Amino acid sequence: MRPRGRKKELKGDARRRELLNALRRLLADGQDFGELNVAALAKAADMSRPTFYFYFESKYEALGAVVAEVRSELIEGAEILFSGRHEDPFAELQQALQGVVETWQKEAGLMQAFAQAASNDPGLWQQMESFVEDFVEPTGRSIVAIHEQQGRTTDLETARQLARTLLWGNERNLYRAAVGHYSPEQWAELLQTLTAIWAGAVLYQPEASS
Amino acid sequence: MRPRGRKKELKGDARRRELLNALRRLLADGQDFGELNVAALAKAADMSRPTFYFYFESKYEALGAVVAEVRSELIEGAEILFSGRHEDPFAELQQALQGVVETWQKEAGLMQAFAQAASNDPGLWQQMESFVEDFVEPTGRSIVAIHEQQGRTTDLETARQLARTLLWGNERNLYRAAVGHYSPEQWAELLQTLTAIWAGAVLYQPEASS
DNA sequence: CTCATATTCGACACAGTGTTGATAAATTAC
DNA sequence: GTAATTTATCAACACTGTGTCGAATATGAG
Repeated sequence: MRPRGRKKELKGDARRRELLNALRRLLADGQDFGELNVAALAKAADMSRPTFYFYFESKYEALGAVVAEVRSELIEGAEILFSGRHEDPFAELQQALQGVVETWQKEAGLMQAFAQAASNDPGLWQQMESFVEDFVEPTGRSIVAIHEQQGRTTDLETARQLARTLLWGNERNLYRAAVGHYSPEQWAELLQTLTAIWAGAVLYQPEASS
Repeated sequence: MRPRGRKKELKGDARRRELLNALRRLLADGQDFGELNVAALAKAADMSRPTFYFYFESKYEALGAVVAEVRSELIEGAEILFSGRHEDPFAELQQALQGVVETWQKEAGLMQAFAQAASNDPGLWQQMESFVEDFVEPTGRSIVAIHEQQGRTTDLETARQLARTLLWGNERNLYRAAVGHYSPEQWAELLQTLTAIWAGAVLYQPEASS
């Protein structure tokens, strides 16, 4: 009665993909995730509504799957730029932030949907937390390293906390930019402001007390 | 056929209050706004569901009305502290941020609901934008004033943009704190980190270039 | 070809929204 | 005070969207 082995790729994997692609496409086209319902999503992938539920629990799970797909790609973008030898920390900071800003600019629909839906679905919120947390560790290390180069000593946990707070601050501002359909100039301006904030927090602090 | 004038206060104003109070109470008790439906809200105020619709368009409008009520109180808390003569800017900054953090701590349920619901309802999002914008102007002015005291010149629009970005960063971090049911120690830690970020952005910047 | 498993979808039950229209309660005019 | 008028209430309805069930169909291994 054991299930007999399966060799060839199931058709279902392809159908699942179609669903994810359809969702990505809809979001890229500016579809608001809150207004998107399962019927429309299923239709966009040429299937009936119940069939959607064969593949996913809910539209939130589907969105989570899309985000998981692009996750690595997004993280690499910023992480690499942060692992230099910190000869010119300001320039590196700006480069790293530019990477993040460009990602949001390019994937505005997806990122906006993710951030928006995360406040409605506990699973997605958790995913967002862990997504940000992926950046916290390397960023925290970089902060410690930069401070060492400046002759200061910073505790890694403190650096992590600073990184976390800055990263969530980024998130909200980038979300606003996406929602507000920023022009390229406005995106650039935001990048500049974020860079100033990060630089102030990471590079220009006086000696720690207490 | 013109409506004849009305002198005495309508009963309706009182009923409306009851609804707002009920909503505030529910949120203070930790009720999740997303899970709250109109039936439950109406019941909490001892009326039927259709009666709720006599007073409000939707639960979002009701939440907006609650927020509008506390708005002035919230803004004063931080604004006053920001209008000093900037003899000790760091201390003022910390005081102002402490005020904001305490507000969120005290009204965590309401603030969390507001931030969460704002991503679902365009009207509330607009209200949130304008809420933050109320802080942008005085904060921007303070930044300019502080910089003057430091012998630097900063353009007001640049200062506003910096203030806006920092404020939205606050918002997201405070929201996270509310969602995560931070302990008093964690709130204090967050306050410290936010203060470091604001200080770095406002007080410790090198001369502007560009 | 046969059969177990994978996939599809019509039809259903349910939860929540927002409106309507008939009624009751409060307020005002005289 | 009471008739006229406006304000407030809610049962009942129509509608939108969710999630499930079960019967029918497709697929691939042997």
